[in-house]
Amino acid sequence: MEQPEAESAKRIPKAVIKRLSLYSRVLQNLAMKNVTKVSSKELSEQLGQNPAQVRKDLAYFGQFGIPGVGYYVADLRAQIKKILRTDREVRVAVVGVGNLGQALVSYTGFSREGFRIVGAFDADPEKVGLTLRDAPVYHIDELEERIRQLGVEIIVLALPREAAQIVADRVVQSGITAILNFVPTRIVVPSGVKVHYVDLTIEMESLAYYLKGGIREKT
Amino acid sequence: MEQPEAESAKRIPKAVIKRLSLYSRVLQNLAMKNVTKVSSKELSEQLGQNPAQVRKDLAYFGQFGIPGVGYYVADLRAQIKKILRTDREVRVAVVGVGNLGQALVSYTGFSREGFRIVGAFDADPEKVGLTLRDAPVYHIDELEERIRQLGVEIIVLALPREAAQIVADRVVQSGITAILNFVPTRIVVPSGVKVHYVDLTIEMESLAYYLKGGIREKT
DNA sequence: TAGATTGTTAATCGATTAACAATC
DNA sequence: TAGATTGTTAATCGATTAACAATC
Repeated sequence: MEQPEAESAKRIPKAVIKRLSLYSRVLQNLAMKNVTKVSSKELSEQLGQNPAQVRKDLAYFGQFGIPGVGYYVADLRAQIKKILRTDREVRVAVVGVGNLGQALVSYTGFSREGFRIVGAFDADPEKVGLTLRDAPVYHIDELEERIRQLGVEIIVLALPREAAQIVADRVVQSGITAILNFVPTRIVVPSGVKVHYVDLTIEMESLAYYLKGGIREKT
Repeated sequence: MEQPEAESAKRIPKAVIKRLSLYSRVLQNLAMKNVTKVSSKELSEQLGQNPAQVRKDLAYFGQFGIPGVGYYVADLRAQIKKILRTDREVRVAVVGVGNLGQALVSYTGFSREGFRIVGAFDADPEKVGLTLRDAPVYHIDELEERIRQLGVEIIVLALPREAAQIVADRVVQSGITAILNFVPTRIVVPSGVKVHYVDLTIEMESLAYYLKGGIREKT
């Protein structure tokens, strides 16, 4: 069941990639405050992490710092963006224009980081033809065609559970290799295709577990 | 910076709790198919995991299976729900009624698992007074008061970055011990308060990294 | 009983942290 | 130069997997 990493991803743990993205955000904040240099210690403090981890994470990709000095904020951020391949516009489409899908199309956090939602898809004729924040809603029948035409690279799934696997198959057929899945079901994809799961129910339910203490005190 | 676990949470890894929630979902699906018994092997296959892990996860909390037989689906699910404290209605409120906040208030996945969104908060007078899927939108000034009145246990944050820490402080002051944070910033809370981060931008950005292979082939 | 599967201990694997020589 | 901080190797820690006696 293990999904072997794409050849290019090789031996780098997923957690490292996520932290890289986190570093990038912190560096952006520092840049806005006109901070030009930062040490791994300072960077790690902002994130509640270990300075060695910051250095080790970066070491996977090269040498970006200067011993005795630290890292140049703007430079390091540019390098990380390049590694993450977000030093350019990345084209995204959302499948499923329910509450969640609509919110994702309109989510400003994505555009702020250089992602561009170029379209959305739905089966509901009432929704087809709408424009959500610059993104036209196409009929799901046009999925393959539009993905190619619009140069979509990442697909966001926000549709009913029953449709998830069928749509995933079609999307993969169209050449998509990266899927952000908000549907609370496992989807099966060929190796080489990367799926990130965002499972809202599980996040919520696992929080409930930690209520224990608090609640018990009340009773 | 480490947030020490609440005493009751003790030594159980967060990953175990999340998997428990996953098991619960699979068991629900099995129950709907009228399956009454399941082995750790079958359960693990549904999730692409190791059967030993399923047994070990459950062993943190007791003995739920019968050697030579497996687990009774309905019984195990009930037990897990009890452990997770979702064998009852859990009251939730959302702070921030933008696109994302609205979508979260309306998200059917939450109610399906027994979470009840009892209210929402916003600073925008245009939004105050609305009712989103049974949930009234209150003014943010009423936050403390309403949390107590409505018996809110979990707070979902979906507001602008600048307001996140201030609202988190107020929410904690009101006795909340569990926060689901969609705002892309770290928030600082006293130990004993649990925060789960759902960082959409990081999920998206880390996906972009894996485009490498796919894209490179095209060029 | 024989076969199957649990609960649990031991072995393995991987990720995080500490330590330090290299170097600005 | 002396002080600081990197990049990297070694040590530690924790989580996953394998193995197997206990038991239905």
